[in-house]
Amino acid sequence: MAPDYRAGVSGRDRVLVCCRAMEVAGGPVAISELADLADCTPRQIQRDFQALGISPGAYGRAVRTDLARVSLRRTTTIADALTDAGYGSVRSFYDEVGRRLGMTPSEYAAGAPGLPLLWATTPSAIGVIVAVASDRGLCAARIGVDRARLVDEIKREFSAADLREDEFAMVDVLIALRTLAVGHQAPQLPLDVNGTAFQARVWQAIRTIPSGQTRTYTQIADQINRPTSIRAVAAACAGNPVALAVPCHRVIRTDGSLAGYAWGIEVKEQLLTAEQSTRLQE
DNA sequence: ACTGTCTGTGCTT
DNA sequence: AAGCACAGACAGT
Repeated sequence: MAPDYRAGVSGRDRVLVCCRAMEVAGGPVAISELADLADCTPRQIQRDFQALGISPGAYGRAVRTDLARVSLRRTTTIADALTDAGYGSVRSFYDEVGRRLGMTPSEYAAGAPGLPLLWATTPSAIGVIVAVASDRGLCAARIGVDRARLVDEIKREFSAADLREDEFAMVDVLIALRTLAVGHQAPQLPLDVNGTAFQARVWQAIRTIPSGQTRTYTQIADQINRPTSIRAVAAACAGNPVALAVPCHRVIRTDGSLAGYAWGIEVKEQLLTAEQSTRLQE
């Protein structure tokens, strides 16, 4: 079933309007103002948020505390874990994880025994997004239609981990993902992903594709000095655990067709269209 | 099912 | 006391 993001003004749209307003304002915005912005009654705003398990005020406070935290320490422990270092860092992190845990990345990914992980969901322009993060960075980001189903998925995938829902701690991640979902640029999220060394190289190469641009599978293969591994590049895209954060939707076929997307070809198309129109407006 | 109105509670000033 | 956020109940479409 395709997401019905075009079917009139939904609660999801209103929530997005309100979230953006509070992100711009840097804190809570009066419900009456939010109601004006979303063109509905204050009670409706409250109900839309209620459906997500957070109140408008609580979201606004989360935005504010997060901004305060970011400004207090320019680089967070998560942020300097991987972001500023680029590919070498991703690879060395992958190597380090492999040594420290003494298990293969796939085993590590299949259950993440005992690892404390936070998760949260958010509505977005392309559907519900679920995000999972360790203290090092984003472990998973999935796009779907049914929130409960996404939550079940990540609970199965990280079955042995110590999972805890915490939208407050995740608010900066959620903001970044929602921003990416509407085709705008967002700060690079620190990642805590596990894959083979080859996958790590592909994912890092993909992260360098600017918003509003695309690359072909062949170009990515060339970029990582594996010009014949085009199919393996495509497979690595398909295995991308962190939608949007690793923008594999920007990788297409040489003939310009979109090929596939793990979370739906329509989502891929919508993302590329949104990013290109954002690009043109600048 | 979704929405608006009314209403009560609790918190802050 | 007054204003606000929040949410339950009820009715209209």
